[in-house]
Amino acid sequence: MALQQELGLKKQIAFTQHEALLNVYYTASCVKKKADQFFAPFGLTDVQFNLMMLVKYQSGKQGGLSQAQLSTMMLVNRANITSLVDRMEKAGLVERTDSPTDRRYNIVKLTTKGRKLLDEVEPNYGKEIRRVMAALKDGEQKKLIAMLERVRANLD
Amino acid sequence: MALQQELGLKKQIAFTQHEALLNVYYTASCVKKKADQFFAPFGLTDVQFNLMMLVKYQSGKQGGLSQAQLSTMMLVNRANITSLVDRMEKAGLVERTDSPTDRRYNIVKLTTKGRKLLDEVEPNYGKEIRRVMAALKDGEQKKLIAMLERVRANLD
DNA sequence: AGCGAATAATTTATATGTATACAGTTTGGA
DNA sequence: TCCAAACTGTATACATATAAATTATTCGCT
Repeated sequence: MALQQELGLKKQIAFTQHEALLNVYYTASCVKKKADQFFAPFGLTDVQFNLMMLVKYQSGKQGGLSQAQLSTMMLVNRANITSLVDRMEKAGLVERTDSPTDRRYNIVKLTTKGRKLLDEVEPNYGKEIRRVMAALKDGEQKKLIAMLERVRANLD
Repeated sequence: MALQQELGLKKQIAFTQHEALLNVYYTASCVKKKADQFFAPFGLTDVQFNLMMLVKYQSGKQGGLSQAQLSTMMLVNRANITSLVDRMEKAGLVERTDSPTDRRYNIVKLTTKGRKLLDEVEPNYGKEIRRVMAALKDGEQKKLIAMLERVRANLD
């Protein structure tokens, strides 16, 4: 449905450029809302799941990632990772380990509990992503990716 | 740039559906960051600007919008509008007015100060939107909108 | 070798999002 | 007429985002 109807706007959005940008913005907002509903039964948020996926698939030899690495990969302020990892550590999903070579940073790793939970959630997540994105043909998805990359490149 | 490079991921994103969805998500995040930087010199946030634009362009006969209407148009929980309007009222940008017909709701209106600030910011905003979205041809923008509408429709 | 710059994590203050519960007001149906 | 249901705004608890300042550590250059 068009944004105008979806948001109950009485007047049209003035120009196409704006409508396109708002569509990106509001689609992401809807996706986030959907994701939070999806993860809630597992006691997770989308951000926490994302962090666990990164630790599982992007870790180097050390078997984990530093908080700075995580903040880069999550496009999030470094300060924010502290409290995120705090909460997840309290929930027993991850643990902070001292780096053997550099005392400035921690290595964040999955606990057994975290790994188990992730193994449970991940297949369902994959299935749901495929279901939602079946709205677009494979070629369209690639086109979408390319267009969004061009928009991002033009931001600065 | 591809998401993988942009986020410094060591391994590829496993399937195209996921990459496409993440692109929507991260592009929105970049747009928000850019918007916040854009609005900061005016003492505004993107959300506050958005609220003022809605009050300016979507108001009915009463010359303002209720908080419930705003929450629908901003895809935001009703509870959240309370503190948003609190802050903006404190900053002198909007005011709450009693509805003459229904004592349950307020009418949120722009103050003279709010209107003046909006008139100053709005042209620059329009110019910046057009600059960023020049990354896409007009037909591409329409295609992007249509694709995102289909993804949203498939969310529930 | 030592000093200044860079880096990592944390703390604090603030803005914004969620869900839930509640109180006051209005409305619609028995 | 009157009561239950719906709606509006608010309060609370929490998760997550920003920016800026602080501390500890390491790195790079002279």
